[in-house]
Amino acid sequence: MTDAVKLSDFVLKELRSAILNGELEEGSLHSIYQLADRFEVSRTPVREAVLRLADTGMVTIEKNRGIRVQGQSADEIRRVFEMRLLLEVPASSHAALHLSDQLVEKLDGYLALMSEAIVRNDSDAFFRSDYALHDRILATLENSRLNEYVRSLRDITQNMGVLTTQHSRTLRAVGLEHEPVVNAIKAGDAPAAAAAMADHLVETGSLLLAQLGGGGPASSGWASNALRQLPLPTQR
Amino acid sequence: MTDAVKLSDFVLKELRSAILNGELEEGSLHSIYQLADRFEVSRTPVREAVLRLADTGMVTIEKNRGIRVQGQSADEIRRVFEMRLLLEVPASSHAALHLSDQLVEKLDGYLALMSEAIVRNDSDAFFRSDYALHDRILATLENSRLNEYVRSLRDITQNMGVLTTQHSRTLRAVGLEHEPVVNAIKAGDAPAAAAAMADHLVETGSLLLAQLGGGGPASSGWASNALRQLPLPTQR
DNA sequence: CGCGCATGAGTAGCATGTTACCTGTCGGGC
DNA sequence: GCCCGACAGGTAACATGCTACTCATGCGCG
Repeated sequence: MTDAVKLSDFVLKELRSAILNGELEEGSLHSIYQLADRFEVSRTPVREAVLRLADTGMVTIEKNRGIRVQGQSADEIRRVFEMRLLLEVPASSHAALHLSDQLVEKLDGYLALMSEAIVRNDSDAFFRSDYALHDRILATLENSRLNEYVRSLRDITQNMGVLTTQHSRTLRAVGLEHEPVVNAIKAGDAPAAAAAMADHLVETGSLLLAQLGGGGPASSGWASNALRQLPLPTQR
Repeated sequence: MTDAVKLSDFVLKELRSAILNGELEEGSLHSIYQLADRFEVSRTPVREAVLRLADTGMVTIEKNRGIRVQGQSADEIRRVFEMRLLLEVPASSHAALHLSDQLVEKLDGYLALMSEAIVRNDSDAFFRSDYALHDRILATLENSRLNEYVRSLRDITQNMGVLTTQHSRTLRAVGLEHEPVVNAIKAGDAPAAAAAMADHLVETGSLLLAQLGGGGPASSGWASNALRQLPLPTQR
């Protein structure tokens, strides 16, 4: 049964999906009671899930008032992608410096899966292989805490705009950005891997920001600049 | 009153202290009931605190068995300090590149407080200013998520060994490591700031690892090497 | 007609009851 | 003496009861 896992985990997942899908409108106020009814569980697991969501900043708890859904503000997206830059760019360098046949094989595999998904215009499969590719690169650092934290960062901005505007054009563009990353890693070129990953993340972040702001090119430019101002890591 | 804040937050803080102080022996098994008695609250806030601690990895929950206190393994310390390196080193670079009179003033202030604390051998005050100094450097990135996450990383390894073996010699050594960082930042020398911060973090991590392993020089050397293998960020 | 205050609905937080389940233990069969 | 299975204690997870608090509504008073 679905009840095999913990209810609070189930609710956590459902809640996050609901927020990202826009079912729970951004800025709206809800209560533990309502959400418990919605998911047909008692208030306890809902409360636990909400507390954990509050830790990640996706909602805020207003005492005796309710649960406020925190919309993806431009600033929040900047914060998330800044951290991803700080963590994933060095990870790419590290991957390039610690190659193994197995790693190359895996990366190529995910890249192939992404290509397939693009052809089929299967955004779901696309994001799964995208996810796996990033995860595998991070895994070369053999730091479970790092992997899990980046996972949580990805969850915050997951899909969001990109999934809703599933133009195959966008899918293709984002997908292509991964090739330079993998190629640089396979070549053992750490600086190139870092640069490629940085480009990819800045592009993705800018895309999200542009979609958020209504697509104004000015805001997109600002975002790109803000992200690029970071002291980007590179192998010394 | 102390009841002004949420009980679950209070319990979370107390639990973390108890674990770090060694009151709750590493590897030992406890139950929500016991802990609720210990803190004289009901099981609910204890459970919430335990769940949040489990998210950070300080404890693991064994269903129908109890709460296992996860001791600070060498690997966990490595993970934490790797992430701190990835985040705080670029932050130092950024601080050097975005100087302000106010920032310099603050950093000097914390440095002075640390010196005082060393003279008085007041490890508590020392760690407070240490904390504030790191926090201020990170704050230059104006990324609240980053600041909070590093805070949680610090909490995990907080003091631990260092506090227990409060040799003024150790205090002095650690304190002195901050001066090159601040000097490089004040000089606007980003690479130097990055290098100094990296040295500081590697030293601190190695110190913790050495104390953990019983002080064997071999393990300390391994730790230092493992941490130094990271692709350290530097301004490009 | 406008303003303040009582009031009631609704809420988070905390306490406590309930359930299913894991595990160590003890006693009987061999 | 040794193994195995029923049993009981203890537990996390979940459900529900309770309390203090917030705030919008509307009614009465000026």
